Amino acid sequence: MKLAEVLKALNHPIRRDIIARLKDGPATAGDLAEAYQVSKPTMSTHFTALKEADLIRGERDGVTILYHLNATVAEEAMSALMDLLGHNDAAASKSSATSNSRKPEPSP
Amino acid sequence: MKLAEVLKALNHPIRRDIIARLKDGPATAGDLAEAYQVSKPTMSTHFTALKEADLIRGERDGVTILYHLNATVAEEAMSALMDLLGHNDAAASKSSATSNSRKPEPSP
DNA sequence: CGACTAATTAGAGTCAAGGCTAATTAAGAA
DNA sequence: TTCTTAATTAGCCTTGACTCTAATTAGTCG
Repeated sequence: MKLAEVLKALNHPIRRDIIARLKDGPATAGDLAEAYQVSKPTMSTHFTALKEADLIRGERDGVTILYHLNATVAEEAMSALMDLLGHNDAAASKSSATSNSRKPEPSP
Repeated sequence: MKLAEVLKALNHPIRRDIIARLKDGPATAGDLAEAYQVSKPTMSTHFTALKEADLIRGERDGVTILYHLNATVAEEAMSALMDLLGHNDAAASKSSATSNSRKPEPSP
C-alpha cells in the first residue's frame, strides 16, 4: 500500500464518493458513471486512479465490469493515516514499529 | 474541518513530513525549511497549504514563527477518513450519525 | 534611523490532473 | 458475421499545483 497513491486517489470528490458507495457493496462501472455529471471516459480515468491505488478492483461480469472496494488496502490506508495524523496515545506505536517514523521523503 | 482541504494538504510528501515532525513538538519555519531541499518561498507555500487546512497554526515568537500541529483538526480528519475508508463494524456508525453518509459531492 | 534576519508575496515557467469528443476494443445477441 | 452495448484509449485543451528567483514586508538590534 502506497500512502501517496491512496491520498492522490482520495483527492477528488467523485473518487471519494465512489469509495463511499462501494462500501455499501459492489457496483458496475455504468451504474457509477450515471451517478455523476461527467462523461464516461472521465469516469473511466477516475476508476483508473482508484485502481492504481489498489483501493478498488474490477471484475468483468459478461459485458459489464463490477467494481468492489479493496477492504485490505482501505484498512492499511487508515492505519497509515492514523499513524500520520496523531494516534500518539501510548500503545499507538504498534504500527510505528514497522513504519518509518520520521524519515524525510524525497521531494518529487 | 473540510476533508477536501485536509486531503489536498496531505497530498505532498513534504507536507506530510511536516505534519509528522510537528507531532513531536512545535518547530520554527526556518528549522523546517532547512530540513528539505527546496527554497524558503516554496516552503512558505507548503505552510500556507497546511494552514488553509487548519492542520497547523503559526505564532510569532519575536522574529521567528513557531508552527505547531492543530490536534483538534487532525483528530477530526482521522474520524472523517475512518468514516470514508471503512469503519463499518456495527457501532462504527457513531460518527456517521452526524456525517453525510452517501451524498454525492458536487464535482468542481 | 539603518542594517540585518526571517518570512512572505509577486511573477513566471513547467508539468500533471481533469475534462471533453471521437475513435477503439471487448463481449454478447441477432 | 454484423450489430449493439459497455468501457477504455487517444488526442487535445484548460486549469491548477509546484517550483524558482527577485522583490517586499515585519521585527530586532546596534
